[in-house]
Amino acid sequence: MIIQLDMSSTTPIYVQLRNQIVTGIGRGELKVGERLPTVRQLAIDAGVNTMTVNKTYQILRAEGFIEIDRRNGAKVCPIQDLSNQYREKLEDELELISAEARLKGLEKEDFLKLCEEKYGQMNPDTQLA
Amino acid sequence: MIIQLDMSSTTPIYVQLRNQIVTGIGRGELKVGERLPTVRQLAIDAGVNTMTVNKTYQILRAEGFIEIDRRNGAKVCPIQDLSNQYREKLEDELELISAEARLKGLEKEDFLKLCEEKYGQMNPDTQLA
Amino acid sequence: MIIQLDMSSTTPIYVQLRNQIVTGIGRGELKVGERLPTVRQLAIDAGVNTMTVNKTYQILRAEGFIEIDRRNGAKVCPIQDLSNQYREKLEDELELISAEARLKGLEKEDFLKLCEEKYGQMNPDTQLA
Amino acid sequence: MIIQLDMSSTTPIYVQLRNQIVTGIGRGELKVGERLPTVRQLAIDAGVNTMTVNKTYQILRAEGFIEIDRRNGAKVCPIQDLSNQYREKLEDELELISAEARLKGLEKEDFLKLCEEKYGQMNPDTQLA
DNA sequence: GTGGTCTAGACCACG
DNA sequence: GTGGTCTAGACCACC
Repeated sequence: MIIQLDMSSTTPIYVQLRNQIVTGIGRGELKVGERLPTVRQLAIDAGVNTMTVNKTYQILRAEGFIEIDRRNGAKVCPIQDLSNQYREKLEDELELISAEARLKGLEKEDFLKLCEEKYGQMNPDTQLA
Repeated sequence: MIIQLDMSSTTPIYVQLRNQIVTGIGRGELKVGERLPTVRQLAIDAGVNTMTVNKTYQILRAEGFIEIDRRNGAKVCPIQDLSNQYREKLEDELELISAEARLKGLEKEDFLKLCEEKYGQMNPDTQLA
Repeated sequence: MIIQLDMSSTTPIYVQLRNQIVTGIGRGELKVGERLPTVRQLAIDAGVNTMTVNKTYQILRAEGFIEIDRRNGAKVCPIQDLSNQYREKLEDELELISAEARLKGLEKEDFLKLCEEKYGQMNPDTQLA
Repeated sequence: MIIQLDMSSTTPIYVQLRNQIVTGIGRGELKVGERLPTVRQLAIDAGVNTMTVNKTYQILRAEGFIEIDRRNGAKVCPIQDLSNQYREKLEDELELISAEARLKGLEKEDFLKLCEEKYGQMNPDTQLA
């Protein structure tokens, strides 16, 4: 998995890291049960502070995407059950994105085609919990 | 249009404001050509500083969602042409959202149904440029 | 002479008006000695307040581009002698424009070609004082 | 780099700041990759509010003249590619300036000499992107 | 009356 | 320590 950070972005580095790891898992570049690099290693590879990576891992853990074991480091979790909290967040995001797409002139069928295309890039074989 | 702000969120108020106005326009609660509240009025209604509202309006203007006329205040713009820059942003967002949905156990069919439902809530009669 | 105003521009209307009239005189669309429309007429044509047009005319008069006679209205002045004040303003503007052009990757010869082209569009027969 | 502000000018301070920094970069007083003063420091030096400087930096960033890195503050960007938007802005400015120059009695030859002189003061060794 | 600008000072997020 | 955000209140430019 290659990490690409934009240091001059307004998006905080730990969020960029978190997003790329989530996308990587979704795509299947990181498989369920696979170990993530250690905080220190990823910090070196990505050229950032260990505190930043640590913050990213803590967030991923809180979100249920990874498990952290003091002895074995971090590893990818299986697919979780849909939580109400997540569902609400997703709906809010989709509503905003839909509004923007509509106002930017993207027709419904083109929008849905894009949604399907993007979801289709995800790994269908990701292991269940 | 009712504005609902979360003062304890890490999302800046001016972004929350921006998002709610975009959603409002998308839904058709604010029609094309309709005037937005004055900076001062919205500041009072939302309980925030005028500069915060001003920043929101400037962003909406830069994004092409509203026009600001020195004489009459701000009003909603017609639908714009799809820009490459926006398209890229949309694709990035959908990729991340898809990954999250996949990992949270949302099946493709359900995801697409939700996308369609959300886009369907947008106003289909929004005037074109 | 056709006046094109952008009401949603950040440039004040009276400045837009002033700039377009100066450009019009430069190009020869308005000849030396020719009468400008009355304040009232231009206000109607351009769809703006008479105060705005009045302000524009006062500025043009102060800059020496037009003369205002209470009985005959405003008319275009002949070419003026170079003032130090104007010279300084021009140099400042050109310095800034040159810096921007340089940093935007415009080569010296292309920049000068553009300068020549633009000056070349001006009317060479404009009457002297 | 010395900043010279005219507090009684109608040109907003943040624009004056922006213009002087652009000119400074063009002249080579600020080199590509060099760090700009921190927002706070420049605010103190120039005797203005930090928000004013912040606004200036945000504009310079949006225009592509500088990059802002959360870790290291702001630094000068390499030369960018010519955009159509900038090209149009430049042409408009040059047309107006040419008209003024013509009407103020500046002959073509003298005008072009001045353009060349000003562009010539820019740093020819500015690094490319 | 409208938006645009600015200040002084505060607090927070980030790394 | 850096930039980002926000406030409360003021003044100005514009129309």
